[in-house]
Amino acid sequence: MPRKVAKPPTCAGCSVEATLNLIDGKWKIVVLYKLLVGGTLRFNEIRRLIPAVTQRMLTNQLRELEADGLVIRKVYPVVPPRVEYSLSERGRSLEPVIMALKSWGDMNLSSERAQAA
Amino acid sequence: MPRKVAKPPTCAGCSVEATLNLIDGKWKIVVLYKLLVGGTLRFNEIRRLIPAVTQRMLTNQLRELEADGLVIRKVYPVVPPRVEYSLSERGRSLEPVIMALKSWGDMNLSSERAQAA
DNA sequence: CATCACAGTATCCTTTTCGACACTATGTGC
DNA sequence: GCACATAGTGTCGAAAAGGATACTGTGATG
Repeated sequence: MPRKVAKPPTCAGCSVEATLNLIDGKWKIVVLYKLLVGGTLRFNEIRRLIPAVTQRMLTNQLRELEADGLVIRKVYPVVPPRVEYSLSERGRSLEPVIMALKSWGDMNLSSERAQAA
Repeated sequence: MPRKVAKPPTCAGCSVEATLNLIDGKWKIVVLYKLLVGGTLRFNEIRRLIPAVTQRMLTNQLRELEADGLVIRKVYPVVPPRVEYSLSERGRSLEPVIMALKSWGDMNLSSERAQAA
């Protein structure tokens, strides 16, 4: 939700919430995850890795991630434009979070229907 | 986002995304966090712990968490109604995720302005 | 000459989310 | 008799998120 810097924190669960806010938006963690395992990727590479995302959304999410200092955007001024995205230090520091998310999902979502449906 | 069971997964970063979907909605993790550290809580106790949440929202989030099998809702049929919420097994299994979120937040959000603003 | 890929913009429109506010029923305290 | 607390529900409406589609400019390719 926070477009820019965002929101006097609700300060209640606070750091938890604030962290979540950084990675909200339907595609952010997926993008971060892809960059985490895939290293440096070009715009269309990410697009192909996440077929369901639209260009507009991907652009959006990448811009927000960049603004939050989580990914680095490197533009090569060549003629078929070439733009590479990679995780920043800060982005890479999210690895435990992303991985915790992923392993929980791996363990719990296969049996999701059995438990929650 | 998923009200009920939700969404043929985008299956791209998949388990990561799906997990995130379970705890989206502005207040879910805060609630989970409060229940994690606070144990069993009554409706209005949670409300007081998270002053910014409205009743409607809190009710909503609790209902979704219950539907997802993450919290347990126990109603005592006494006359000033008494309803207690606590984490289920499944909910408690999210602890590493919530804690990863929290510790990242604690480490990174104090210096946020310095890095991202 | 027409088309493709690249990395986007721009515009429009629908859906979802969320907050504000009012309302419920009941037992207790004043 | 009145308000209060409990744990909600219901309705309304604004704002945000997100999807669909069309468009840009350039160089290489056919």
